[in-house]
Amino acid sequence: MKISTKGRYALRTMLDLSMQDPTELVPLKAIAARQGITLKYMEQIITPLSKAGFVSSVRGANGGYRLARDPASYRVGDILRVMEGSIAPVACLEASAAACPRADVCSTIEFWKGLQKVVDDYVDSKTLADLREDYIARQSDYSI
Amino acid sequence: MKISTKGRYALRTMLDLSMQDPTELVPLKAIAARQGITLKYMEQIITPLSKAGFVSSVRGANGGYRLARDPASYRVGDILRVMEGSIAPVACLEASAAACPRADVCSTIEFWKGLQKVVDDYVDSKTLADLREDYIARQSDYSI
DNA sequence: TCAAAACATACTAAAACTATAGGAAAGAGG
DNA sequence: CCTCTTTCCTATAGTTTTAGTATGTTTTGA
Repeated sequence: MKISTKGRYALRTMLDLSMQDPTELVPLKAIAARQGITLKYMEQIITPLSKAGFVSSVRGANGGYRLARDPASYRVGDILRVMEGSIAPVACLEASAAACPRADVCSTIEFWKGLQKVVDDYVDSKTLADLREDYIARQSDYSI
Repeated sequence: MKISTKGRYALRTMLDLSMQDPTELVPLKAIAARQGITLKYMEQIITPLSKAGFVSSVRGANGGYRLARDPASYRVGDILRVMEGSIAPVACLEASAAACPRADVCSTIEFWKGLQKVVDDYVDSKTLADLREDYIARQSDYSI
């Protein structure tokens, strides 16, 4: 019942980008340094985010990444789903899953559907802007 | 973000037991047959449940297992925690986890704490008796 | 004494996870 | 044109987890 490092790092990456000037390109090297993740691994994290259109990229010298949209328009759930493939708690609830032959007699399917719903509702209720505000508020508390 | 087969099978096992006469001993072989799981794997499922005191066992011929308490007294969350070790969505929130050195500067910890809470609240709000009733109601619907 | 059943421990094949490695392509600046 | 930076692409590899199998030992009722 764990979120993988890909999902966790991707969220930190997106949040890092949301802290930067949205008009400037941020090289991956800078994010990697701030987040304490190797550049090579960061490249693997950002690739699905880029392919999903969550960040836009510019190649070459002075290139980098920036958020494609306003932070408030990203649901955390969508970021996690891009990285994790699915956040369903059991395989039979995945969109791609073949219909389970035991579905009619399965004693637990309704319980798992309920779990999936509370997870989905939570991760889709939070946006990148929400996390950004929470974080900024928390950081300023520390500096008092 | 998946529950392992151990967790899923354990829940089905407990639910299976809750359908039986609570005064009778149920041999594992019978549960295995009903649930479509091999006896040898079932033994691995029931061991942690037995060690946790969730089922009581009697050895030897005519032996078997039965629930140790009333179905309403089992929270599904407790069953899952016994099997999964922890259902925290990220390792740093586990009770056994060492304090993360990045905790003060971690931008996402509050988000993960919130996710853990909605999951815990859900799995602890459901009891074996709840699932049993839901299942019985659903089965009778099918037979109409 | 036999058969059924719990209990114990070891093993293993496959998959997933967590990276690392080596380069190719694009573009800015000199 | 050359070099440096940066994105982009693909492969590989060590470790851990998962999901089971296998082989027994111990207990107990009949």
